[in-house]
Amino acid sequence: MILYYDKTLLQDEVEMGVTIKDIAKKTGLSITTISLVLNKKESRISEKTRQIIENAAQEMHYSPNQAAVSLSTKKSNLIALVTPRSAFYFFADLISSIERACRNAGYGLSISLPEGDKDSCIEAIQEMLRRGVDGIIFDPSNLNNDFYQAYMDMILKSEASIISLAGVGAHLLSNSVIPDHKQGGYIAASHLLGLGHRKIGFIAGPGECHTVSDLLRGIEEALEEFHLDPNDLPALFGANSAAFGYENIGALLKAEDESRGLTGIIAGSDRIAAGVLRRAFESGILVPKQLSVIGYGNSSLSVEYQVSLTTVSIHYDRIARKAVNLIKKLNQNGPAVTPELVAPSLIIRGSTAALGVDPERMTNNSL
Amino acid sequence: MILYYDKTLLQDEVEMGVTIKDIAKKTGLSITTISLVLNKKESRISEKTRQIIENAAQEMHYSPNQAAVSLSTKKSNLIALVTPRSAFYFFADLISSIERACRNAGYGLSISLPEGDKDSCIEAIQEMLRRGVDGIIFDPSNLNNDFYQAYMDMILKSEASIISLAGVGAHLLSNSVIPDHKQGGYIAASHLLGLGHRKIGFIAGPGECHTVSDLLRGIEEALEEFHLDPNDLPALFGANSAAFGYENIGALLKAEDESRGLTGIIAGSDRIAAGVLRRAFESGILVPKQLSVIGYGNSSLSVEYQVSLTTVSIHYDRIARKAVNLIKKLNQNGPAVTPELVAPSLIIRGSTAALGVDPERMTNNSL
DNA sequence: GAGATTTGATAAAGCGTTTTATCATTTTAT
DNA sequence: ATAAAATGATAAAACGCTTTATCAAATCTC
Repeated sequence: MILYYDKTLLQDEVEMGVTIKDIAKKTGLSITTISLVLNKKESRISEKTRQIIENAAQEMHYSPNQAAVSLSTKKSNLIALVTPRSAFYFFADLISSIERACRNAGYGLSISLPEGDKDSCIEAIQEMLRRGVDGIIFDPSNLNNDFYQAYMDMILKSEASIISLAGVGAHLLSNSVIPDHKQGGYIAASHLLGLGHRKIGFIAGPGECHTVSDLLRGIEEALEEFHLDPNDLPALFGANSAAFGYENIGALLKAEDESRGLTGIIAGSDRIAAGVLRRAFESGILVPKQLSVIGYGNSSLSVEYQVSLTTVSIHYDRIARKAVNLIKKLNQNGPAVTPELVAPSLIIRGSTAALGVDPERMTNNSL
Repeated sequence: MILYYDKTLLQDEVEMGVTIKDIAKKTGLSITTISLVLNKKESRISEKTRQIIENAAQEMHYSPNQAAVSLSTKKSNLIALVTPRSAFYFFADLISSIERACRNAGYGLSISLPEGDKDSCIEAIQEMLRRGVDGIIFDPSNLNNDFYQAYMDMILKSEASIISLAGVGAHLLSNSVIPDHKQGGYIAASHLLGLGHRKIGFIAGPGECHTVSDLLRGIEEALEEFHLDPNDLPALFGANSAAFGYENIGALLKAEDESRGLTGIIAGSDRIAAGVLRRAFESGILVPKQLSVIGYGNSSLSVEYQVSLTTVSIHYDRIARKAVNLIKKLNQNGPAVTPELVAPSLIIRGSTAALGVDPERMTNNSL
């Protein structure tokens, strides 16, 4: 049995659009007074009228018309997140974090997922400005570096609070909250090196993305600390997807076959790591027994693969909080805040292990 | 070397808040005319002035203040998506689809991820109404059925275009676009049955969720068609997560040990399926050789697990398009549109196979 | 060529707030 | 008792746009 409800049945119950004016009429007071009370402005209003108004508002289910408020105050109480669609799945966690941060700070959240090209992103940001959002959180993470100029032009020309979740290229933007990817690379590599691995490979998204290049720099730094030659690092750049990892990790492993085999893989994202795990599984390579794999991002999916993934957390929750706070501050104090770097941290799970567990491999390695 | 940009450097280049009035001043025309032209209203405006205005607007980089437009027109050109946070990862695909549908239809998208309880959801919807969105797409999918009453009350009292992505419980809401989960269950079960499987298990999220109960009804229907007793279906209800699948699939398999083993598992979501795959992997059970697993949802992650997942697509893209269109229509023609059911379809990948591939298992089965 | 019609453009009101300046009315200080 | 200060509430302008009603001039109609 299906019950079919029709809105029109209750049409007369609809109570719509109660305005400040209606309250004024009902209470016999002026709209000024109503507004003052409802916004808790420090004004000399007697306790009695205050009560009257609050009660009336309650009863009448008043809720302010945001458009009017926005028009008047030039604040929308809305924050926009714009991030290329291609990054979306990777950043589902980011979005959830940002939504939560906005919610806690009293902001609404509007999102835009432009295609990954420069123009679409710029257009998306402008559309948000048009909508009058109070601030924009823009994540150019997986845009390549040539995006830089256009972005800078736009962001600098606008007086809006646009904050960036990346230092584009080698540049630190003034208003930004930046995950320290170099540090992330360093952490990942150090972890593997600390476990005794000496032959490590790197597989990641487009090499022109600063996220990837920062990661690489961090890895290289760690290698140097262990007196290894960064130039020997087998690295493969392509796309940020499980498919890319799946299809290409073989090449990486094979290319090294002639010397000694790789025992550790650093993936540029958890998704890529997922592909690597899958290929390893199909090829009969045991993780972490024969191969240690470390992901990047600590996406909530990283515990869902066949081996729970050791990875590096970017701390999206912190980033989100900081980003939202930054916007709040910018809108109060005016422009230009120094960029903030957020340090990532290592999350050890089941896809990495000390070198030497597997007897066969042991003989091949020096340590 | 780090370049550090400071907004204030270019502060004077900032061109802000060009209004219709500014254009009027510059062109010597009235704001009425400007508005008429810029909105392409059918009005008797000479081609000459039309050109003048359009050029001026272009030059001055005019873009309308949305708050003012909203206030005046009572349309915000914004659609809201509200879906419980708990459903978020599961529905990342939905969100992406809806964003695209909104974008294509000229709407912006605002999202709200309330906690999963009744009150938070209601509050979230009301907050969106307050914001004056043109329509709300609400996904109560994984809310349990007692949510029904409160939701109905609210939705019916409001004159807004709220559309629902689920028929709540056994009820079909008037304004809704509903994935046909019963059909989905039927498809999944039929697939396995068609492959020769006769001992099938079902593992899903909370049994009180209508998504789950619909799914179950579909499965039962398929079983009946194959002259199997639906009451024999081993089923396990819990949470919609990989962890739940991982931790509990063992019990499901073991419980059946004494008769003949299960050869097919229907998971209530791709995430649960992921957990099942992982446990199978760890237990040395080969998928699909020894066990066929079918997921639900066709999330974009379903190709990222160690075995690419056979699953049922809910066609979020279609649902999103229909939902957005519905809102558009509602805002033109007024209330009450009959609910639309969207049929899911089977996506065959690598986690299911015909029964009988594995010789050991074959002996255990009758077909 | 007078009245009717069409064409082109505008004035003004309205949307629902916020906010500043103003105005009474009390209260306090002297 | 009177000037000064504090208290309580308001009128009115502003925010930037849409839209209706109106007006003047040009074009038609017979």
